[in-house]
Amino acid sequence: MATNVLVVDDTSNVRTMLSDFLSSQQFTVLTASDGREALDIVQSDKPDLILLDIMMPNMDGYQFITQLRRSSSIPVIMITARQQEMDVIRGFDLGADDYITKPFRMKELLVRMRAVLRRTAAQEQENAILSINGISLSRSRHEVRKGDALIDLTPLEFHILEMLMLARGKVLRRADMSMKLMSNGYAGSESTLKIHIRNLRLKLGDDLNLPRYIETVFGVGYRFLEETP
Amino acid sequence: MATNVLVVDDTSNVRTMLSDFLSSQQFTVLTASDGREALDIVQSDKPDLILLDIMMPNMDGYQFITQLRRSSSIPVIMITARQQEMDVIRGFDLGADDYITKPFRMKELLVRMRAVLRRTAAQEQENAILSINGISLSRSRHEVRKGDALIDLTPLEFHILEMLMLARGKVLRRADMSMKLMSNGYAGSESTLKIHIRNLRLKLGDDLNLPRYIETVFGVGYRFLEETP
DNA sequence: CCTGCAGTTGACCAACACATCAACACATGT
DNA sequence: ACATGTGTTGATGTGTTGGTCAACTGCAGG
Repeated sequence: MATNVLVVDDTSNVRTMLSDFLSSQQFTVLTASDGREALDIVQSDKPDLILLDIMMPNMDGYQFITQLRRSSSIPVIMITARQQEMDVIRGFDLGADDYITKPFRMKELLVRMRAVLRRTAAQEQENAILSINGISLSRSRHEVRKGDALIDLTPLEFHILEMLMLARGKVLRRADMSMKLMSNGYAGSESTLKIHIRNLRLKLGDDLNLPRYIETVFGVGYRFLEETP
Repeated sequence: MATNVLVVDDTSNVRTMLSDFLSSQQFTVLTASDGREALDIVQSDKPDLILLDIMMPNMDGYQFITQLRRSSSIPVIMITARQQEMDVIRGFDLGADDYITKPFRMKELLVRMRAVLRRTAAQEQENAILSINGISLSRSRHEVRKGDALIDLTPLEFHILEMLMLARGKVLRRADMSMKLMSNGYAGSESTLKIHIRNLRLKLGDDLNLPRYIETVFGVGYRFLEETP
């Protein structure tokens, strides 16, 4: 399947130029002229990569990245003018993956896009199927198994388990988990979290006093166990 | 402490130019004129970042990265001529972190160096494990081990031990520790501190008269020992 | 319309961590 | 030896945290 690229720039000249070139390179191109529009497109089309002009009216590039990163880890390459170069650091802080200065050679853009896509693809590959301690979670099939037996989870339960397993034995603080759930459209209050952890333990067949999967770390949060002692 | 940068290039002109510039930017600079020499320096000096010219006699940049990655994850920024640009992909495959094409602006080099250092620093932070004298404390896992054995600590005990280990052998005044605990929501009176220090010593299996871990500095406070005398 | 499920919430209880005190033992520096 | 700082101990009270439950909402399918 073709790679989807979202081009975000306020000048239509740049949009069409990039669009033409990238199309000729077998990319599927979407365009947006400001941050708000871009966020909508991200929601509906889930592009694989975003090319983002930092200087924009309405919502500028920094605000856009901040918003984007609340709910998505789609890679971003910033496009900047030369005098802004030092501001790029701020973009990196907010979660951009690379940058390129105008005017740039198309060859260089391509190389950087491929490098970024390679990096994130490698990451996704790594986490396509999380299998820890007898529990396996397939992200693409949205499916959880204990050994061979299929375990039926609600969307929220799945989401929480995914967070825990992605962390691979690291402790997740309750507050962080709440934040993440909220950014995904759930209420995410701590009492809600408690209930769903309980349901997960029930469905996974876990024992509170001697947990094999989800362990409580008092005063901190939860962790998915990697080893059974 | 200053950041160590290793510059690998076969032309002495480039080496001195980069060296001068980076020194002026508060980096400590090491140089090598070919891959073999560079590997030796990596061994002995463990630089924080490597600037690598791809075109070199003897051992070229690709071979160098391949060798390097067998034993180290030090970040690498490749330096290439424009015609080689497409080959950069190969460099990324072998484990390089970024690249820049000659001729480049010093500003851009700086930005990319900072970005790469930031990325790897973030990673290290994530897996930060304080390991001193047989005791290892993992912040992300919220876990303390003595050798392999897991040691169960309460949140406050964990916090105090973290403070001591972060200080790495420096003495912490009782008053300072109290302050810090208070700012973190604990009562933190000095008499309470004593109790928790005692509990820590118990759990770590420490001997008061011949402490291996937490030493009392009379009239001042406590220190975590780095070596056992 | 009813049913059932997902998500949410607040109340309740149990387990736990923390603070504090008192009384004494011990160690340290002058 | 003395004064003072530090460690040990147990008992006790308190506040916090986490688990459980039951009840409510909102929504989708039959």
